[in-house]
Amino acid sequence: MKTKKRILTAGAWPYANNYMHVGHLAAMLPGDIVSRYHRLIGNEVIFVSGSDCHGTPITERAKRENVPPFEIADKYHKSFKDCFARLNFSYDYYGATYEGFHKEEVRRVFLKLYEDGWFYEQKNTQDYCPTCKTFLSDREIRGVCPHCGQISKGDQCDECLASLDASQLKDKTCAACGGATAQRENKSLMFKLSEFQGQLERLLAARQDTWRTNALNETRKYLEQGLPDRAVTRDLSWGIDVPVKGFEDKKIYVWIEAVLGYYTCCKKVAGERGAAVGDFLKDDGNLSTYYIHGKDNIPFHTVIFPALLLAMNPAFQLPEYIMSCEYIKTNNEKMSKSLGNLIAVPDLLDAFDADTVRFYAILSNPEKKDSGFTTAGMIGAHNKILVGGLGNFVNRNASYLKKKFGGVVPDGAVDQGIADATRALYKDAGARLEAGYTREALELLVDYVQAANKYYDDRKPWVQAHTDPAGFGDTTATCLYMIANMSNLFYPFIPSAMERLKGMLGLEAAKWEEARFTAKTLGEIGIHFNRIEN
RNA sequence: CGCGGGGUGGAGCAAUGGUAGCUCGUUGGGCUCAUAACCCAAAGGUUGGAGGUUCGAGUCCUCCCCCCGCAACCA
Repeated sequence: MKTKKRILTAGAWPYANNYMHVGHLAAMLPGDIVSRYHRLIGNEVIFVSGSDCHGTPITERAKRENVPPFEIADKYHKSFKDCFARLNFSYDYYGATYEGFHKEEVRRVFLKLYEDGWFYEQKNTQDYCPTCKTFLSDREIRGVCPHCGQISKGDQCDECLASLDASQLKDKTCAACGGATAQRENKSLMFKLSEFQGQLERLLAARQDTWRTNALNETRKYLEQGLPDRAVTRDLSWGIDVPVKGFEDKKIYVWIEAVLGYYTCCKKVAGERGAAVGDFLKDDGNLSTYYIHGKDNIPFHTVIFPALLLAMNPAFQLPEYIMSCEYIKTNNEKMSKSLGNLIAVPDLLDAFDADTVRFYAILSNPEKKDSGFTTAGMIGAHNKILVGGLGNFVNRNASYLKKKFGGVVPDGAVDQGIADATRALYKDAGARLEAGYTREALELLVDYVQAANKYYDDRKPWVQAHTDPAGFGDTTATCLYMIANMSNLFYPFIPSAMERLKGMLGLEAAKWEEARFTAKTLGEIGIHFNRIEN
């Protein structure tokens, strides 16, 4: 008997200052597929994510729109939540960093790390605006670019694109009020990241088979440079207050806080199930952890977060699977609002069925390299595979039985070769899913559907029905068997369509193991996927 | 020489150094159970360029050319 494993699927936290687009979707949807798969094979899953609601960009947008930052964060958080619900994400909890339990728990962890000596105070001089009475980050400063002489932001020059930091600018002014800046002494808390160099190098070595190539390379680069200590406090107005004496006016660096959301939400869900988070997350050989995000998030998940976990509790499992995707491109360009090629998920869901979107988002997922996502491509995949492949296979079988035999299923035996191939498919696709490669798994399933249609054509049941009743029975049994198994295999990818199919055919609840078709008669069979005309 | 990802039939992609394949599109055929759905076949490539290593290079080495990301709204 197989032992039940514990699974944490940790989806990236989208930043709540704009609507969700297909890039977010590409990065996060594989987390839902993996979670659903693990539930089907009987594991205990905690699947969490949430909205990243603090930080400068939200504050800036709030200022521009003349509303409190909370309003911005809350608006987009609600939009995210709505998208995930419409997309059928099976989160055990989807939170927001502004929620009380998260803030409280983060402060508790932060204070504990401080008391354990992982943070130290550092004094420095920083740009300060006397008018706005605040310290300024690089991007809040304007000044003369040393390369081209134009007025530039502090982080990168708009004119000559040189990468800068604010100390290189001359005649610095505050971006908000235009007044001259002053140098003032400031202090921050630094995290002793450098002390984890050795442990993180060992982690990297141990994860050669389970982290994506881009994560391995990116992490190696950081480790080869040598890890510096990192500031964990910021001079912002919108965020979680630093719980350390003398730092009450500062906020916790958003990346520290957001990444701890995996922990706070896991603790919340575990708690609701009557379990301790420490027991759930301990690396006892019975836990697997998956982290799902885009490649720009890699160092936060392979360096910062593991270091925090080590500082919190050395018994915790460090990230086991890093599912860091590449980017979605449109016409070989990065998607962006300004280029007008960004596809917003709410718009997509207004126009298309959630399963269609899910199916195409996985089939075109930038799993190993950049890929494209177009509505034309999505319509093509829907019509070709869901309508012409899967839906058609169900429909051609069912409608023939209904029309000629009143829906009565003839006696017959399932083809042995196909049964073997089906069992092998559960194994192979399961192995791909377990390793975090959802696109590869789905491609195997698509092949199965194509083979099923080919089998039907080769056997010609519409001829067999007249010339070879026994052969017709076998063909029908084999096809219905394949349909029953498709309804299991596709379940993690397109759950609502497969629920519908199971309902129509009286099939039992999805499991990740060979199913048999047992009904003696077919009920009313409707159309599963409608062709999208364009 | 900043870092990284790429350049393969019309489009999108695949190929541990060993006969360049797949999907879509195109053309022709088959079938008529099925939502102009399904099945088969053909056409279409000197694998960005130039050298080199090798019995053998899309794959390894050197040089060159081109596209994209690393900044913003972002995975």
